[in-house]
Amino acid sequence: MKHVLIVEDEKKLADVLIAYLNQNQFKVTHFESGSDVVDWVKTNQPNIILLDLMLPDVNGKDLCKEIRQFSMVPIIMVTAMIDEIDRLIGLELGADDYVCKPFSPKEVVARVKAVLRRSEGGLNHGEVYDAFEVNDQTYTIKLHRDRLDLTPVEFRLLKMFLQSPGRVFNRDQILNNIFEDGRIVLDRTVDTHVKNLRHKLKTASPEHDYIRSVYGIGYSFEL
Amino acid sequence: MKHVLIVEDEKKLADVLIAYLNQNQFKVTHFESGSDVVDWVKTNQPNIILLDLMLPDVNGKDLCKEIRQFSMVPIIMVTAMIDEIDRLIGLELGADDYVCKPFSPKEVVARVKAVLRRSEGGLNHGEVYDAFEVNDQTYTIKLHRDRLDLTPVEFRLLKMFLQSPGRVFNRDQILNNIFEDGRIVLDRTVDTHVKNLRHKLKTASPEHDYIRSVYGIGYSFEL
DNA sequence: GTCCAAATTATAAATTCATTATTACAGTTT
DNA sequence: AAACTGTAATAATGAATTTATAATTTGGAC
Repeated sequence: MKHVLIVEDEKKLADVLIAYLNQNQFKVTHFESGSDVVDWVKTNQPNIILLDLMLPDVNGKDLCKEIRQFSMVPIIMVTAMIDEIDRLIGLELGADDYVCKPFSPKEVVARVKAVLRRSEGGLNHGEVYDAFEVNDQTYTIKLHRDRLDLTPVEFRLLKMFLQSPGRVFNRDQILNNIFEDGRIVLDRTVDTHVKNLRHKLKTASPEHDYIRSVYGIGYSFEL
Repeated sequence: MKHVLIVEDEKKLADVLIAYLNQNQFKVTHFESGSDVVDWVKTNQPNIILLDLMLPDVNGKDLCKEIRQFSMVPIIMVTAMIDEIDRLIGLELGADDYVCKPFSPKEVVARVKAVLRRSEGGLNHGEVYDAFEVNDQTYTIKLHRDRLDLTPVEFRLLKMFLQSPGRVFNRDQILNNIFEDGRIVLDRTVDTHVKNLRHKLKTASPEHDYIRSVYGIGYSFEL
């Protein structure tokens, strides 16, 4: 569960935010002033900080800078009606985003999620289907974390299967899916590629029989 | 020199931005529609993208998502007077910031700089990737503290690989990355440079096989 | 149900085709 | 001159397809 630290002196505002964040499965800690924040962050390491620029005791910008001295934790600035320059300075300080008051709590929650997603670098280079993981960037497919060593044709074949598990493809459909250009090859070619793919799948996962032959029609992939 | 891609159909607006960015030492490429953007980004890898949400042909949001499938390149959404929901969706899509029209070019330049600083400030302090250390000042790369004696082409090639370990580049992409100018050379040239680089890497670290040939596609670098 | 023939699929080996590695050399640049 | 880059030619490797043969499935006849 992600942990959000809110540093905000307006109690009402903070309470609304806390309610919304809690409803979105965030754990929230709230400070009404900035004095103890640095120490707390050092020991508790929240996943993200919502930081009000206008605090009673310390200056929000300085606090942001100070936190940046020792942590890359994402920080979203919360601030009342600032002019353009201030916005930019906020970002120059090393903040990751900002929201202006008045804001809707929904907006803030969305920003928090967006910044978290960004900072986690959770980049989806492909898709996950059950135990399979297709990565177009690296041209690899993993089965249970092990990389299958596939040829280009096998890669495209398996990817096609994974995208439509359970569907029965006839050989023409398979060939059309695998070759962008409309080259013509024999049906037996499909059999051979299926055989080779089966072999590689079996060595990676001996107990499982993924590719089903459908007599008179073609093949289907059963996850 | 940082390379900015602008995807914007209002030509006047784009021209102003281009002028400002050029004045700030940015290299700029401009697309007036979204249709060819994805392919271009794949081969040219800009440092940041300014993306208009309202394009004549494709939907800006979809384009953003599509780019996020294969690249972490920072994206700033540019958009006319959107309501709150649209903003949020923009960020949920994986965009890094947004600006609303009408905007001042100065603001945009500042945002670009801020986002670039942010996205670079992340993990790789300076330019250390695993056992490799890239120094742009001296045009050298160290492996395990030993300086590799690389030619300019080899330097850019290795740097490109290091910036996207695991990613499979085809030969066009490699050539576009290595030569800023659009000169055209043969695919076989890539093979030769890869061979030479492999040799130098091997003499520096005999046990390790860094560059993987991906049959039918190209090469990738495995740290 | 069992048996058989026809149709279909599986497999392995052989062949063709495509891609990559390597070498040598020529044109440039420094 | 020495180093770098690009090209061309050739060798080596790897993949795709075809071919040939064996194994399996199916449906009908008994």
